[in-house]
Formats: sequence, structure tokens, C-alpha cells
Amino acid sequence: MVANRGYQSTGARTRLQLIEAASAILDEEGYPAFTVRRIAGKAGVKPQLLHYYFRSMEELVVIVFQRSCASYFQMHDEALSSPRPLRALWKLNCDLPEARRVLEYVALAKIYPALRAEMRAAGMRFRALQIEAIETVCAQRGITHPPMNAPALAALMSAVARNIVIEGNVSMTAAHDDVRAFMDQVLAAYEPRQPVNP
Amino acid sequence: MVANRGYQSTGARTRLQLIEAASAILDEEGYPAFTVRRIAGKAGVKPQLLHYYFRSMEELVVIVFQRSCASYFQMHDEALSSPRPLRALWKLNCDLPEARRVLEYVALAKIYPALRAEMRAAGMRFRALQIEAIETVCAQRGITHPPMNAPALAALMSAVARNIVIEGNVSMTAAHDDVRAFMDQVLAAYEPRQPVNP
DNA sequence: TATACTGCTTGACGGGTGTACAGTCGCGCG
DNA sequence: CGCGCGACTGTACACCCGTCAAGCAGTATA
Repeated sequence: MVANRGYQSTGARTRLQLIEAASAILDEEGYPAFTVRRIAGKAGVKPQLLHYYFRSMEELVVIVFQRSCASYFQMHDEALSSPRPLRALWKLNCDLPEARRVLEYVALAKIYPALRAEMRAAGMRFRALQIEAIETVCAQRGITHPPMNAPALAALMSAVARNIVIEGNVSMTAAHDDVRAFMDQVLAAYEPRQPVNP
Repeated sequence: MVANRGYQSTGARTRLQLIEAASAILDEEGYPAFTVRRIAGKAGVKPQLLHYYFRSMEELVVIVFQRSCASYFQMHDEALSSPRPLRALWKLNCDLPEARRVLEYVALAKIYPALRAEMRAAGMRFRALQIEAIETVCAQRGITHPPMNAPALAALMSAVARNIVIEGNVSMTAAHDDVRAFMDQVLAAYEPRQPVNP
């Protein structure tokens, strides 16, 4: 038997290539380029192979999304485990590539109902984690009267970061620094601005 | 000469029908249905007429967007002229159909560069108006130390409202009431919650 | 050696997309 | 009447879309 370089078979390897190509396409060219032929082209593979490995585009897009989620979950988890979880979370929310991706999925969700369901589930999962983290921070730091309740802060961070991306998509950056400063001020009620000195 | 029912000619009337059909399609079915044939079908007209009146889909989408802007400008203006401009603005921002539309345009802007430019211009225009309105409110009510500066508040309102719509698109409503409550609390620093009694 | 299975290729289907352009109809005007 | 013109139609192009069925090479299994 031949060494299989970490893959169960060449088939699984091709499959992975397709998933990665799809992911890359979405990042680099956005939802309009998320098509059978473009993805296969990017993967250097015949378009029909896509239907050999995936029932349909809908199945593929869901898998790609779940993969995004998994990798995001790691970053998310690291952020929430860091010394200043809320600052880290906010920074993660502001991560451009990651936030852009969400918008592409939003567009695709209009076409693929299964993706819609998946996004809903993931969204609620992440929000719940964030709410929990915020409440933990409040408890640990003895913050009894935060500027807003935990769900509101979680939703606020998502909203502001996401809107910066949306507006950025049409080259609108006015007021972004201001709203960033505001968020910084809000977070200051929870966590110090500077990292704890070693 | 025949009475022309308010239109310069039947041609102009058909043209308007197409624009309205395009607008309706975008509202009812979203960006994926924004196609020559669907729009013409909705208008009850042969698809080729679309290219008789418009150079391309890009031209049409820009015109449709400008029309949206014009009608939105009216509402926007009324809101900012009302006794409690910020409350009215917030309510307008939360207007579902209107906010949904923006998302469809965002998706289309990925395809049509001209729309991108148009959206940028419009976005900056509206934001500037809002900032001005916020500053006026502060001046009139003697608010010298608002919770945040005017640009931040303007961006914040857009962001929060827009995110509610985005999440609503995937049936996510968790934390929305909370973040609404927070916005209400923020606005309370500027304007009373209840309308002034007559 | 025969069989079955995996991985992939070939070729094609039906339908949708935006766009182009020559032709036709009806009506007003000279 | 005849001309012109604006409104509209017929027909067509080239391309892209997702999907499917059949076949084929190589390997593993029996």
C-alpha cells in the first residue's frame, strides 16, 4: 500500500481540494463566482467531478460554510479564552476577511435554503457563547451595572463590525473611526484598554 | 392631441412600468430575481423592451436605486424634520422593507460597479445629513456631553438596524430586543421617550 | 482470472443569462 | 398620400448555469 499523505484516498484529497477551492473563490471573488465551473477550474479539476463528490451546489456550500465555522470557532474560542476576552472578540469581529465571508454567505443563503438553516444555527451558537463570555467577564470583574445587558453587547459588536464591512464594500468609511472609538469606550467599561503588564 | 394621463408618451409610461417592476421584483424576490426576463414579465412586457429603454442592466439597476434613494430621501427628510428627529430616524432605520432593500443593493453592487459608486455617494450623503441632524439636536437641547459623537451615533443606528435585518434573513432574532432596548436607552440621552404632549 | 469498486472523463441535456439588431406597426405631420 | 419616427417585436447570438448518464482505467478483492 502506498503512503497516503494524511488522506484516506486520492478521492478524499480531490474532494478536499474542491472544498478549499470553493472557499478560496468565495473569499477572492465573492458569491457571484461561486459556480461549479469556476470552483472546479480553481481546483484544476473537471467541473463534473463536483457532482461526483457532492450531491449539489447546495451540499457543497453548506460544507464550505461548516468548514468556515469550524475554523472560526477555533479563533472564537481562543479569543474568549484570552485574558481580555471582549477585546479579543471585538478584534475578531473586525477581522476583515472573516467578516466579508459572512456577507457572501448571506447572499448565497438567499439561494440555498439549507445554508440559511445552517447559518441560523451557527449564528445562534456563536451568540450564545458570546453572551456567556460577557456574563463571565461581568461576574469575574464584579461589574454589576454594565452599560447594557450581555445579549445587547454581543449583538452590538456583531452589528457594528458587520456594518463597517458592508460600507467598506462600497468604499464608504466615513464615521468608522468614530464608531470604533465608541465601541472602544463601551468595552472600556468591561475591560482595560491596555493589556495587563507582565 | 390626446390627453396623455400624466405621461409624456406611451414610451415613457412603459419605461416607468419597467422601473417599477424592477423595484417590485427586488423587494419581493430579492437580487437573484433581478433579471431581464423576470422584470419584463412582471411589467407584462417583452424582455427586449428592457434594452430599448436602458442601455444595460447596470443602467437599470442604477436608475432603480436612485429612485429608491429619492423616495427614501423624502421619508428621511420628514423624519429629520419631526419633533423628535432621532427617534424618527431610528424608526426609519428599523423599517424592514426599506432596510431589506439595501441588502439587495449590496448584493447587486458586487456585480455592477456603477451601482457601487452610486451607493457610496448616497450613503455618504445620508450619513452627512444625519450627522448634521444629530448635532442640531444636541445644540438645541443643550447636550454638551453626548454618549458619543454625532458620526458615531449615525453609524451606530445604521449598523444596528441593518444587522437586525441581516440576521432576520436567516431567522435569527435572538438578542434583537435587547439591542433595541439599548438603542432606546442611548436615544434617551438625546430625546425623551414619549412624544411631547399637545 | 473474473468481479467489483473507486476515481475520473466524456459528452450532453435543458434552461437561463445579458445583449444585439433588423424589421414592423401605428400614428402624426407635411 | 407618403414620409418619418417612436414604440415595439422577432429572431438570434454566445455564453454560462447546474445536473446527469455512460464509459473507462486502475486497483483491490474473491
